[in-house]
Amino acid sequence: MPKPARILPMPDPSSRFEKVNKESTRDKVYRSLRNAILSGQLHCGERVKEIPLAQELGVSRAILREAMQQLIHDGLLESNSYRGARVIELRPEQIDEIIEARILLEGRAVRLATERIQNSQREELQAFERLLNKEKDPLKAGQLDLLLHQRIWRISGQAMIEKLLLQLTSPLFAMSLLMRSAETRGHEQMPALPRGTHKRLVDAICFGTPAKAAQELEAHLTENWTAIRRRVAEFVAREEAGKL
Amino acid sequence: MPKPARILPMPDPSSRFEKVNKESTRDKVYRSLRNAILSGQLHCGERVKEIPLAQELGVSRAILREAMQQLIHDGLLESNSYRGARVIELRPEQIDEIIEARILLEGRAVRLATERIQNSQREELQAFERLLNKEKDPLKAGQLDLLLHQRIWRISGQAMIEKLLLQLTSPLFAMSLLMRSAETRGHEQMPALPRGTHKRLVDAICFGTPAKAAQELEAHLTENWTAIRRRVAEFVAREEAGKL
DNA sequence: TATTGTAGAATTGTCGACAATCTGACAATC
DNA sequence: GATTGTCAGATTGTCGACAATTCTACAATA
Repeated sequence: MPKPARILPMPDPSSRFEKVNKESTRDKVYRSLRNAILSGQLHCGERVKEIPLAQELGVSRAILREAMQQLIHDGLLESNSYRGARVIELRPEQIDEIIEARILLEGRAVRLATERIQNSQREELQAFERLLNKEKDPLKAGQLDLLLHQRIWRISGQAMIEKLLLQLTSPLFAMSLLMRSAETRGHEQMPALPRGTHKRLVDAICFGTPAKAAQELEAHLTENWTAIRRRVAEFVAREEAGKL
Repeated sequence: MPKPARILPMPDPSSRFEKVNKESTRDKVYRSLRNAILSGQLHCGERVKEIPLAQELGVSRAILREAMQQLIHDGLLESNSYRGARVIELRPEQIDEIIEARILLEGRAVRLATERIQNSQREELQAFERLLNKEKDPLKAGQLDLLLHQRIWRISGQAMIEKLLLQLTSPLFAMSLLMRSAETRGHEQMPALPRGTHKRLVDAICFGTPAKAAQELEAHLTENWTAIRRRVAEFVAREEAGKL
């Protein structure tokens, strides 16, 4: 593997020691900014100015720029020369595109995971699912959901698909959280994420067939994202109306 | 769309004017390095030192580092802190992983392309295919092949899938070219790329059904890459033997 | 009044220098 | 002789300053 870098550090059973990778300042800044976007603290369309941000983070602009470069590549920021960077604004059609690609890739991943899963991983997935089911805070639930999916990708053993999925979900996750934060800023209530599909997906991976698992995944993703997609569409429409 | 950036500039019929994006030094450096890797001038596993390279390119290290950051994200370079960056070395299993993901994504792309293709695009694809068929130089043929595929992705209208495929093919393309350049450095002849499948793929997209096109794509990719995969395996085995 | 030209401020692009870390060779120790 | 400590040389990580470009507001012009 060409260094499964920047993929979440999960225990690697093939070595008796954990890796001792000191995290560079750039990577810390990268994670910090990524979290800020994914938790809605840097909101949708917001301009990102280098000097104030570098000061706030306590690093030089050079480092910040390198981190921003990665975020641009992730698709979380967009920039024009001499005109600054902004947090992306997703349009509803893009959500469809992303979900479609995600169903393709993650469908393959869950099929493989169902074939390759070990007993210890079965227990881990189920424990995760129980944890997620008990979580009331929708923000934390969203983060747990992402982590659960990442475990599944890792179990599939396909590093390349894992990498692509990780990239694919960044903007999606941002969008879902932005919607939630928009809601708390004075719009009506966000419908709660449907939770039941998680258990069915995990059960299918642990004890079902690959085909069954892929089917559950598609149902799970479709159900989860239909609501958010509609919400985004309404949100965008309202914004447009406000401007005119 | 959040700026289809860094994707090859193709004409955009929705505007009467071409975009007037001045290319930043960073992007020039990025393209230059990318070409150097993809054409085998920076070869497999080679260490990339910042100071000499920056001098050779005539830019400062800060700029070079930002460009390298993107290449690391592309998966063409890998770096460890304070230990420098190297051009990636692919292992045969990775080629399988990449091809598998590519068949998933590009399969969807050609289905969509078959449904959405316009007459002018049909002519363009066929012209491209004829050009590719006449090209004798395997290096140029490889580049034309990549360009042809990129046109197809663009026709599919799925920006996200296009972006993922572009990323996916970088290391693949590098690998195929590295194999070719290794051959010219004293190994036996590389078997020529099979060409016939291109015409069948293009014809299927232009005049066939989505299912037929997807089937042709899978055949095309499998046929093209089986040879290269085997060659990589032999190459790696020889390297290992040489070290022991 | 609507359009165009023109400073100045604000912001990003670029650079060279210094600090932190790694590498490899050689000496010290057992 | 093999292992461990230590020191230079090389390379990367980080920073602050300067140059280039864009933006904003206001004046000039018709």
